[in-house]
Amino acid sequence: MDALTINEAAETTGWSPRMLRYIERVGLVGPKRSASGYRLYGPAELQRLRTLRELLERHDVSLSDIAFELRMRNEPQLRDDTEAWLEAEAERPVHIPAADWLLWEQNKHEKLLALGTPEIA
Amino acid sequence: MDALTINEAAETTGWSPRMLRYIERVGLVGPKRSASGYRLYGPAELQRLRTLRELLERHDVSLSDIAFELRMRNEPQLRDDTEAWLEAEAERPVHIPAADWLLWEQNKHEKLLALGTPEIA
DNA sequence: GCAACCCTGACACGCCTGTGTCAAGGTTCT
DNA sequence: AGAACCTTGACACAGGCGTGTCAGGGTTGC
Repeated sequence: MDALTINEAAETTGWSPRMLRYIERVGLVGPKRSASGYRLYGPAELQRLRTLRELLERHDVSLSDIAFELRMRNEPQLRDDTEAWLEAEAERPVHIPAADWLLWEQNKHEKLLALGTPEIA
Repeated sequence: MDALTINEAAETTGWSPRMLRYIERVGLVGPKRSASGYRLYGPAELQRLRTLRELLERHDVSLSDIAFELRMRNEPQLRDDTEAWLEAEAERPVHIPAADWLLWEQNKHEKLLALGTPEIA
């Protein structure tokens, strides 16, 4: 039987047991429970916990950022409203922090290509 | 000429001047500047500020949530990594807070429909 | 039945977000 | 020139996030 208890899971994922409980609470990775209520982390959960860790570290993102992204998937109304707002922004981009200029440019080109370049100018 | 200074803009948008500066700092709505550095809010910015306000109120969302969403648009690598992570989640959804179940279900059906009928029109 | 584990709940603490307010100094308009 | 604006920078403070730790109480395995 391949399910680890919280301390074991903490060991192999690099998170503290405390954080595993927290991550569950914010809705990101929720393990099954044993009959008596013990958390049981299967291989899938362990993998997700490891990749989550990488995601956060690589991009300097917070758990609540990812939690929000999850909300965006579960609440269509929120997603639509948010995307509508951002869409309007896209037309005339606002002050972008210096370090992100390059990324922004990349992204713009990507978008243009994807759209079939309707505005080659 | 239809550009308002910060206090006037605050008046018509419902934000405080302080918050208009803050919103600019987090990269959400940045007005043009006069030669001497005064912020000048045009009709477009005013509209964006009002809709932003509505967006936050309607969905109990924070400025940093929206700021993150903006990052997702400007940093393809971040977007891809995040979406990959969420995608894996989608297969076996995790504990969803009670109140959101209905929305989740809606969303699922929406997706299925969208996938089955690639542009009815 | 006892050690070693698990659970939830709480206190604590530093950092970030959101917001007000004030100071020191430039700009605009009359 | 003086009132009424604007600018940036700082102090302040509540509330939330991320995290540790500890207490009181169940579960498991030998």
